[in-house]
Amino acid sequence: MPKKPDLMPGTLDMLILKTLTRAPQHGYGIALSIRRASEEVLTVEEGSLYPALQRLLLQGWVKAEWKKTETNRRARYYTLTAAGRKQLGVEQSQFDQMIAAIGRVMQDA
Amino acid sequence: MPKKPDLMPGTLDMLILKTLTRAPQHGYGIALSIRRASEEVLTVEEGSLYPALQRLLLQGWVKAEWKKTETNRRARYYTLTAAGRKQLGVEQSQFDQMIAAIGRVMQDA
DNA sequence: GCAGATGTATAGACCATCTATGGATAGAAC
DNA sequence: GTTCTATCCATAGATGGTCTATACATCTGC
Repeated sequence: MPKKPDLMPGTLDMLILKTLTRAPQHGYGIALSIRRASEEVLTVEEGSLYPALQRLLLQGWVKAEWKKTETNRRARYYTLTAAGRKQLGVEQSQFDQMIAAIGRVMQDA
Repeated sequence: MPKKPDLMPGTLDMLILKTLTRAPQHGYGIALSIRRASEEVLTVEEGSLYPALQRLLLQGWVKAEWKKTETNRRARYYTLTAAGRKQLGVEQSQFDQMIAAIGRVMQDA
């Protein structure tokens, strides 16, 4: 029985930033988006998500704003900043490089 | 200046097991193999490598044996066990699944 | 004999993730 | 109108893998 893989360490920030390129979202919505986009493979727990959002706020890569949901509930909406967009590029290229390197190790007979 | 990516957390065990499929090796040699195979992108620090090898030993995925090097130095050679080979398959498929899932999140506009 | 590469190993710090909570509101069900 | 479920935010503590730093030993070349 294959253990549930939940998340790949070190990629959460990138996934959040990417998700926010589409539209500003609140935390819960971000978690849902990632889960759906990954076809239920990646599950972001709250205990991972909110600390991550705090980090991103501190770094200035996202900004937050309290608003009302369509269903009239209060929620904190996160928006990608210019710096965040730049950071996403950095993380994505590092990630790609890393994956390529791992692929090289894993492939050759 | 892109920060050095060193390693992707959670993949070290898989990389070690894969390296040992080619031939039994000692710790230092494993580190060199991974570095070379990845074209200097992945660097395995000793402080990561030896704890990882201890884990693999405990799990029974590798076994160790003291031998002499070609250059006549004492070294501890690690060999993949049958269980280790099986484990490698598991980790590799989980990894592939994870990467595919991340790719799905990262691609769509 | 000294430097540098080879080789093993551990202790402590660091940091991201997970588990486990706690609380609040809206809407639906009954 | 009370209960249940889904939505929504957030933190504390544990866990675990990786990194930094260090220690030690041998062999080769100069």
